[in-house]
Amino acid sequence: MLPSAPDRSAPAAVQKMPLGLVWLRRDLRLHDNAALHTALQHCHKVVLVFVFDRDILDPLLRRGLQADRRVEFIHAAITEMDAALRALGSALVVRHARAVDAIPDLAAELGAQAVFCGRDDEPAARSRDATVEAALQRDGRHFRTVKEHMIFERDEVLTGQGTPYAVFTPYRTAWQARYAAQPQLPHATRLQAADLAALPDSLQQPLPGLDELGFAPTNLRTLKLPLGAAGGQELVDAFTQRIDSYDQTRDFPARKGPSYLSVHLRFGTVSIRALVALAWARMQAGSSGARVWLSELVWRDFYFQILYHHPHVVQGAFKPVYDRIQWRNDPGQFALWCAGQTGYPLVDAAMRQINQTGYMHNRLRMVVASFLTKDLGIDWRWGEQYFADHLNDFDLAANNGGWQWAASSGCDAQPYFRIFNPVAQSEKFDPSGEFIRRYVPELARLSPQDIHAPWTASAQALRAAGVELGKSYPAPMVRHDLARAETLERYAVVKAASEQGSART
DNA sequence: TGAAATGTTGGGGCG
DNA sequence: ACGCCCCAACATTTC
Repeated sequence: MLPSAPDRSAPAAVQKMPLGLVWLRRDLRLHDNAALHTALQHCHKVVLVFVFDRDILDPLLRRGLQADRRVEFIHAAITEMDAALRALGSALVVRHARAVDAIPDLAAELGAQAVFCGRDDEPAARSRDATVEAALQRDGRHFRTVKEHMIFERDEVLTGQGTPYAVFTPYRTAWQARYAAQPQLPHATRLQAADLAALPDSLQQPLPGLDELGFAPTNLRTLKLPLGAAGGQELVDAFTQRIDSYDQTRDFPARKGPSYLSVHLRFGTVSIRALVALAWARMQAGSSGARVWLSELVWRDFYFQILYHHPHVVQGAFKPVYDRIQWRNDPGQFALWCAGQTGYPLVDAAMRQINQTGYMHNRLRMVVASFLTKDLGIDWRWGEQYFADHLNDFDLAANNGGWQWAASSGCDAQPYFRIFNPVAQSEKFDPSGEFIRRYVPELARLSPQDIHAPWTASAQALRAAGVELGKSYPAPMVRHDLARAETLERYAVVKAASEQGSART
């Protein structure tokens, strides 16, 4: 029997297994890697494997999405890890196959007694892992998942009644209390050559290229996004210089306020434990920027545990009454939103940012989500899917939570009558129009007064700026005041149902 | 992590 | 001087 938390340097009372397989998924780094750390506690030697899972990638290819920045990001990260392992005399084993087949097969081929990996609570991942576990157990091998990419998961933060939180603020209070008592510190494990099993020649293959995986190159490299764990550390170092002013700068998309670490958190090229430790220490020192940024990291855990406890949010509204809403769902309007051709400059700038870079500023995610659901009356799931396909940092739990928040259908969502005014948001958060000019160059010569709502500019100002509404830039596709009124009517079914509900009780 | 509608107040123009 | 009106400016309510 395995002790629950043996120290690697503790007296060797533990019977270690000869060989463990470490299956990397969304923890693409060698330092502070919980699965690797745990494997080394229980095994004399380890082998590390990454699978380009056909169950994930083939559907992308079938849908024509062969240029995917995330596949390229992953490829860069594992290339970096492979180089580090080769420097230690080994290599990363990489498979392009169905993970449910590849992992049990590889464990058998190597004769590994156990497979270790970071826990993933997305429904599809749980189902995949259950299949892998069953196959391994048939062969008499162990399968062990460990908490990896969260600080507190599942039932680790509960209310006094023992139920999961559904409101963020009390959740955060409880989360912080638990962290103060039990800080989840980085693992100090350093992988050494002696930890790595010798690989048979058949497994020392060079990494497959992107093209061999069926994917086309993207513009990822030209974006100068720092890649891999080294790139993640570079961003952490840079953000450490800005974190104290995060609360002052984060809402302005033209400014370098955010950490830009979301994609690195998605793929584990940075450690959440290290980031929280950084934020916590700075918060203790009185940094309001660090306090607000820590909140964002807590949101991440919050939505992970919402998905774990309420997996139905993947299909429908967290609050089922919101599934009664009759959406307009006009495909032509959806296409204009996707293309950044709505005629609302800030919305269009934001959509062009995601299309060109795979990133969108968080404030703008709220703006475009509000516009899609509450100005166009389009089902939030259409927007959720578009983000899933295009965001480098796409994460099911956070993306679903964010969209349901915007659509007002989620736990702790904004009330349904809270409707962003896309012009007011623009004037407030991009006052000079600097961000708009960056992504909507056809409006670049408009003044800060005119750029947020070009249709209100004088004919002379438009002519002077070289803007011809309806030609060089679209007229607004809907009138916000009318759309707002329609949305209040559309959401009235929710109000009626909840009033009926409260009347009954 | 709103915005619009409605209500209130107070200063200034003006007869 | 005074009352009246207008309307910012701010506060409150409503969606």
